Amino acid sequence: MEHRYDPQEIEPRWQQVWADEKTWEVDNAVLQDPAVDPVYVLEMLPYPSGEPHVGHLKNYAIGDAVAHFKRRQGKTVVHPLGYDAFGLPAENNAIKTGQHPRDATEGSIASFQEQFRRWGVSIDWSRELATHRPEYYRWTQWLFLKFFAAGLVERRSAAVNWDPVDETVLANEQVIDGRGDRSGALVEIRQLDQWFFKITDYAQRLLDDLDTIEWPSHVKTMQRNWIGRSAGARVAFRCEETGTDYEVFTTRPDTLFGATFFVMAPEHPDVDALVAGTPQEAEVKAYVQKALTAERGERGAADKPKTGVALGRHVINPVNGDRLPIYVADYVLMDYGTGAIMAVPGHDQRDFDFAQAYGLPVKRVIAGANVGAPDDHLGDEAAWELSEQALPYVGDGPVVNSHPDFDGRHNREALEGMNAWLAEQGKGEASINFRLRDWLVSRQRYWGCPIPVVHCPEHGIVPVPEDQLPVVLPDVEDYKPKGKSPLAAAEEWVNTTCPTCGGPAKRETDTLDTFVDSSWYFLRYTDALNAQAPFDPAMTNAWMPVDQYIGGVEHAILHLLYSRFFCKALTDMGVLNVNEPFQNLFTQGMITKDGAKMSKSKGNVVAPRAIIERFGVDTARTYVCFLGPPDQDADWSDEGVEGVHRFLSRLWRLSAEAAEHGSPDAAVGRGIDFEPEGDDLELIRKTHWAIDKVSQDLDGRFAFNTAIAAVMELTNAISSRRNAVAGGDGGPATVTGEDADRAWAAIRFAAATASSLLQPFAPHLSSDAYERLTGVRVWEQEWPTAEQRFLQRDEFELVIQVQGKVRDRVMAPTGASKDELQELAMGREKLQPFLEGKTIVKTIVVPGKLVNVVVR
RNA sequence: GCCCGGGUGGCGGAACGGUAGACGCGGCGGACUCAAAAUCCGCUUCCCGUGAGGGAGUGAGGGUUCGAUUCCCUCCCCGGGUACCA
Repeated sequence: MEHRYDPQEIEPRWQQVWADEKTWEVDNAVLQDPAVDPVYVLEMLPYPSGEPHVGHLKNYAIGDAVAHFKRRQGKTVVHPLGYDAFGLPAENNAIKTGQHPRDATEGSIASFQEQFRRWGVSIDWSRELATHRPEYYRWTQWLFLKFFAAGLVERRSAAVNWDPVDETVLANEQVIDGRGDRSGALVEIRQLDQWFFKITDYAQRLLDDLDTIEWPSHVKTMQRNWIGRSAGARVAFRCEETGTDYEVFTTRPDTLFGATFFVMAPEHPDVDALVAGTPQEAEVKAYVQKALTAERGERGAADKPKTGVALGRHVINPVNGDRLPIYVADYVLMDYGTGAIMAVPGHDQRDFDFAQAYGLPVKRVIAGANVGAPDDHLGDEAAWELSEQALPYVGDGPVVNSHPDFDGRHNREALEGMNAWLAEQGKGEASINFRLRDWLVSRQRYWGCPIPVVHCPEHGIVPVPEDQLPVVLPDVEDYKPKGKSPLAAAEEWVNTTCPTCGGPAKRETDTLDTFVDSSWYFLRYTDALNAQAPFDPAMTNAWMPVDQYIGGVEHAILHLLYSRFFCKALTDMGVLNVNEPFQNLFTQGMITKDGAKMSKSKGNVVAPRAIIERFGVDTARTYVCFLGPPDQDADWSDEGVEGVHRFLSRLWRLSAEAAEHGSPDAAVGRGIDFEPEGDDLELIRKTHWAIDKVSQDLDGRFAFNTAIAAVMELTNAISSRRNAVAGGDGGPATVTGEDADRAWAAIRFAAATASSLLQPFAPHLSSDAYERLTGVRVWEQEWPTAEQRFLQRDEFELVIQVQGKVRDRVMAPTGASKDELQELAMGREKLQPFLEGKTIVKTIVVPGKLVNVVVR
């Protein structure tokens, strides 16, 4: 009989079964059973735009493989999906075409849904959400109010990143190389009133708790660098002329005695006052003006020549009384430390560059490296050789020209004593500084979650009462931003009453950064239909943390950091009990085409829809998992897809044919009822080997490519046995009669197992082939277990080496002792030419592996 | 500059410190066919050799080891993150 693998028939048929029976839905009542410990598998919230691309395909192929594998191990798996639906692309489209962002977004969601269903991903659709719908964003607003009440929201004037093309403010995180991450425009600095979440309050905990989660180490490193904790000291320098103290932060208090000037950032609030009425005033103001309006990208470059202007004022170095001139210079940043620094040109490259440009003195306070002195001589003065290394010298060495308490000691050691000494003298104190900034969440855009506050002339900022939520995003005529949110034009909506006094008031017209929407969606899934609360602590306790989170490394910093912050803050407020949201993180690699990132402009986009129409989704899913290690980037190859499709076709055909040589029986999936011999035994062994290999590869290793390769090997073995019994290789069948019956039984078991092992990747093919062979549903079967007795062999190939080079191989009994193996090896004729005239120095024997003879 | 990854056949990639190149692609040869497609079988790291076989080989150079793709040091190249962060 003719067997043809027809995914276009098979796949929709099984998808219909899963949809009809709601196979992947999990009821909250089940999850509240204390005996159930749900496994929460989650892919990062997709932004719906057009159609899903191959990156999504890979994301869900990986996630679904994990979900299926866990289910087959008897776990209750929860696997929801939703849409990150607010955001700029839909709004930019609206500006261009006039189409309401809601319509465009809903259209994209419909297209995503259609594709995701066609992909056969095992999603619990009953929990689907979209962040732009009022039933979702009312809770985003509710959470905003909680943060507000907890003092974690602040509105303040800030120098912000202004994107002149999108006409909106950007978070630091959205500025890449001085350019807006979406528009690509050079970002300008402007002073505006903005809303912030005080994520910096959590800097230390966000850093510390990285140690409690299982994430790729490079992602943790990126977060650590972003948080940027520096230990140092704060030291106050008093202005000689005005008597004002100016604190600086330094990580190098050991170089305090080497300060020769003092620098303030152009944004420093006291700069104007310090020069008011002085001859320097005009020049300083001109410089500051220029620095503040300079585009961020220009200012940020480290290799840019240093510029600045002297204020004509001075500070006194508290540790030695030195009188230091104050400069304003744009290489000092206002938003790190205190916005003012002590400059130590002898031991800091930047200060040195500035000193050179302006003819300022350079003072050595650290001698050169301790040439000839080993590290364990730290503090042993006699060991120092005070080499005079060229300045600036940023390395370590003995302290010189400073203070009798420190001179001669190693600077790293002096550093420790310095903080205590400063505190003792009342001149400074130890201090920790973070690079992390507060999270700027307001956007002057339309398509986002309205910020639920009202501005009252009497009462200032008044939060909208909970029972008036959601503050519904109104429709507007014109989406184009004009320096303020398009919402400002919705007069009927903007003009409201103050919740406190009932008097006329105006609504806040900024909307929230979409990262706020996606910082808590994983909590909403636990109770997606709850109309009384964003989530139920009983459910978040049952689900959280996410056991396996899967997404692109591009979210390594922002989304993951914000979500962690949200959980910690909400836990502190008592509305949640989740310290870390994502226990295990897997970051998938990108799929490229012809070695380059896929993009419309390059014309190298691979559309999942086209692949699926041609080969079916099982091929597409299996292929993206087979391409290479899933955490690495991989290049798409059309020939490679065909190869995987050939493999799936082959397995399906073999299964269909084998099914006809017996009747469907669940027992077929479990083994055979006779003691196999010869080639049958080899096939059974290969089957158990594959079970063992695939199980190990899937168990937390994400070694999907080698798991699939193992099933390919098994399929090749099945095919070869099938040819022997059916004569498919051109010749006649070589196995007949009862031998053939046994061979077919072995083949049926092997084929059922191959299908079963492939189920996490190709669930439709697997379900179909497995049912033909066994009459039962593969997804309801336990994951197979390898039998030890088929994994062990009584013989192995002994490798015989001389000087570590392979010279011979021979079969040897598995249990042979070292002596027996050595004797066997030494007796081999092939070895003799390599031993002749040599003395055997020693022999290494690794039982079960090899013998290595070392000669001289 | 600093911090991470990564360099293995023609290509994607496999290899608890123990047979380098599993599996797939591509290529070559064969079977089936009037023919082609599909399918099936075999070969396929490079060099020397008709052959048996020998030699070289995991970015480069050192080291540790009986034995290194794997561990250590120095360097080169590619990718990512970050960058006047005091």
